[in-house]
Order: sequence, then structure tokens, then C-alpha cells
Amino acid sequence: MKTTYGKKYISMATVSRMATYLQCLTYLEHQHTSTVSSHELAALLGVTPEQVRQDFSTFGLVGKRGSGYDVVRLKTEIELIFGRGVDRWKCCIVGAGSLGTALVSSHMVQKWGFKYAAAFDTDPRKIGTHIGRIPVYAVEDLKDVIRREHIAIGVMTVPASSARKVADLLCEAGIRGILNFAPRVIKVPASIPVLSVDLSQEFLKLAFYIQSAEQRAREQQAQIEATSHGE
Amino acid sequence: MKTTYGKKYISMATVSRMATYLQCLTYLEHQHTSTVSSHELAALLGVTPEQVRQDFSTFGLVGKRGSGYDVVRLKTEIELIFGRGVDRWKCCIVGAGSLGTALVSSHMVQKWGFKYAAAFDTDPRKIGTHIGRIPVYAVEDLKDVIRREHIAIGVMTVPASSARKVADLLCEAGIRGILNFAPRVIKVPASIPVLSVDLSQEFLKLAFYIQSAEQRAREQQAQIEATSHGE
DNA sequence: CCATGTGAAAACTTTCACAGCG
DNA sequence: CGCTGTGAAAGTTTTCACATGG
Repeated sequence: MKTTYGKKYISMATVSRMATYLQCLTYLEHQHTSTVSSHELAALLGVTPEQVRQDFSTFGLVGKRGSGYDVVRLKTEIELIFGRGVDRWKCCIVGAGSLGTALVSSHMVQKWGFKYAAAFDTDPRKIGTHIGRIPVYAVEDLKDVIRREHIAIGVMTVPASSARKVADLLCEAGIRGILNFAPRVIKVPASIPVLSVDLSQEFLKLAFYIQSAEQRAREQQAQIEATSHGE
Repeated sequence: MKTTYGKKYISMATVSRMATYLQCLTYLEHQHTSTVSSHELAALLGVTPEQVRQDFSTFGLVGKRGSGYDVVRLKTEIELIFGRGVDRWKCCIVGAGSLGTALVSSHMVQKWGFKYAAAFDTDPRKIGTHIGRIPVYAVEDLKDVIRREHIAIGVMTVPASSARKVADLLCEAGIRGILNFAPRVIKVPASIPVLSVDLSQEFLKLAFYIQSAEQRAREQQAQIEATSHGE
């Protein structure tokens, strides 16, 4: 996926870091910190201060020389970059299983201007009920409801086997973007952004990092032992 | 985070792609596809065939010239890279809320050799009960249980405010890696890998991609109109 | 003739170095 | 004097081009 901001190309890694800066700024605001330097933010994120300044520069975010960035102002500006303000992003969830229910119940997403308006499922026992305040519809009604409610984002928490069909339905309904938790790569028209979050992949990745870290620790240990032997 | 495989440096993007190849190979295996070309895999992932071959080459994975890669063999080899085989990765979950419960209940993670052995919470009503077959302990017992059960991975599904304390506890207990779902950046010794998955950040990122895609579509439209006007 | 495997080129990202401002 | 802002260098990743083998 290629993303732009104004006329600049933005890498997905940069977008991720921007979202993380926002998270840190929320924390700093909570702590009543009024200004923050690129160095401090860099230390929090585990990146270099130059990286932070470069990122901000890309989006035209400026600080004060000598003191740093104003926390509240920076936070507001980054929120704007992420589309906060105009109106709330209406979301729906497809698949009212335990993960779907957990996502809808979690209020943290609402903090950033997202709002669940509908849930869909195939289980007749769930259809017609509510999750919190969100009504559960039949998947057959997906298109109608999305169009009627002007839902922008479809969150897929369905089994891998239904992923393809549900993605097609969402696209036909005119969804603007898809957040896919189903463990399958889905194909949609290039005009509709898809972000896939595969939780089992995160476990695999962590396992790889652990092995890599422990391997390096062992090698370092061996190095130390070899050196002390040589003396 | 810097990761290695043998003596080669591996970027986190490469690790992500490897995990996604594994997901696709599982699908292909399910479909009884016996061989796959770099071109086919590339089309599934939305990357170039050269990228696929370069990735495989990095890990010493080879195919057959003229036909491609053997699906089952490739899948087994990538599983090995991710640490499958030797023994199962024992996991625990800290925070038995709805997300924690959903993660424990989901069986997909077990498919890759991960296994939940314990859950921890501070709610006295939950302590002593079970989630599925997994016992819920008090957070006070975290160190003892992790050491006793030789738990490798700690999954944090706690509120942001407890993230720091829980991360410290896990590290003291000798955890080998942390998967953090709490919306806060956590600081741990460099020897312990942390992978943070912030679900609200995924929404923000998607919102950014949507805006970017729609902006580009508008510009393209304007271009077309300007061109047809000029004729 | 097909698709892999791989040096080398191109593109991109990060770091460096330092000028510039509060 | 401290910290930002930014061109340019260094480093990394991706793409290209093509030799190689079934």
C-alpha cells in the first residue's frame, strides 16, 4: 500500500510511529507535561531523536527551538492528521464471536473518534440481540445497513473460511476501509485500504524475536568466555 | 529491535512477511496445492516475485527451477524458522478481561505450537476460576507460577495504567518475551523482546490510509476531468 | 521454456552534522 | 546554550536484469 500526505509519500512504518507518538502524547498530557523534546519522545519509543524530528518535519509539525514541542498542540495536530475532528468514523463489526464482542465492548477506540454502529453475524440466536448498545443484524442485511447508516469501516472478526465472502460483501456495500482480524489475506479493489491484524502471526513473530535475542545472548556469552580464556 | 537469523540481519518487515507466507501456505496446503511459484505467492501477498525469492533466499529456502516451491516442504521449513517443533511455547495471559478471555479461548494460536498455561487477574471474583481449561491466579502469584510452569511468553491485556507494573513483574519472573496489548509503550531490559499490538492504533492507521486513498482518487478524478477539458 | 537464485542498480529510510532560532 | 530543522551521507531494502538449472 502506498500512502501520501499532501504530496509526500509516507511509509507504513512512519504511520505506525505517528500513531505511537499520539499514544505517548496522551500519556504525557495525562501527566500534565506541557512540553516534550524530540530526545524525550525518542527515548520513550526506542528510536533516535533525529527520527522523531524527521517524522514531524514530514507532516509540517514544528516545535520551539530551545524547549521542544508543546504536548497538547502536537497531540491535536497529529489527531487531525489521523482524521479526527470532522466527524466520527462509523464502524461495524462482522462476526460477533468473543473477539468481536471484546472489540465492541472496549471503549478505548471511541476515544479517538471511532464509533460502532452495527454488528453482523450468521448465528440466528445472536441476530436481533445487542452487544452493549450495538444491534446485531443478519449478514444478509449487511449491504442495506452499511448504506443506510453510512458506515465507513468494516471490522472483520470472522473465521478464515468466511473472510473472502465477507470482504466482497463489504466492498459491494461501499465500505471505505477494512480492518481484518481473520487469519487470511484478502483481496479487494486497490481503492479500498485493508489493514490485516493476525493475532497468531504476532505470536509467531514474538517467538522469532525471542529465539534471535537468546541466540545473540549465547554468542555474546561465548565471546566473553573465549576472551577470558585467551588471557 | 534488531533480529538475526544465523549471521544475517533480518528486518521486522521481513519477519512479518515470513509469517504471512506461512499463513498463505497453510491455505494452499488446505486446497491441496502441491507447488507454488514466487509469482503466485507474490500475487497473494501483494508484493513482487523478486521480494518473495529474496526473502526465501535470506533464510536458505530453495525451490525447483521451472516449477516453484513445494508447499508442504516450504511450510515445514518456515515453521521451523519460527521455532516450531522442539517444544511448545508456554504462554500466560495477564488481565482476564474480555480481550484476554477472547485470546485464551481462540484455538488458532495453539495450531502454531503455543499453549496457554495460566491467566492472572486482580479481580477476587475471577481468581480461582478457570477460562476454558486455564486456571486464573492472583497477580501476586505471577512470579511463582511463571517460574514453576516455565512459562515463556507473557501476554498483557491489562489497562494502560497497570502496564508498567505488570511488565516489570513479568521480567522479574524471568519471562522470555512479552506480547503487549495495553495501549502504552513499555520499557523492559533489551534482552527481553516486546511486541506491542495496540488495537486503537490500528484503527487510526486505517483512517489515515482511507483518507490518503480517497485523496488520491479525487486527484486522479480531477486529472481526468482537466485532460478531457483540454481536448 | 519455465521459474529460481543472485549480484548490482535504484529507491528509500535513517543517521549525521551543523546551521539557525528562542 | 539547548533543541529544532534540514540538506547530505550512510545504510538498508527493493527492484532489476540476467545467468543458471530442471
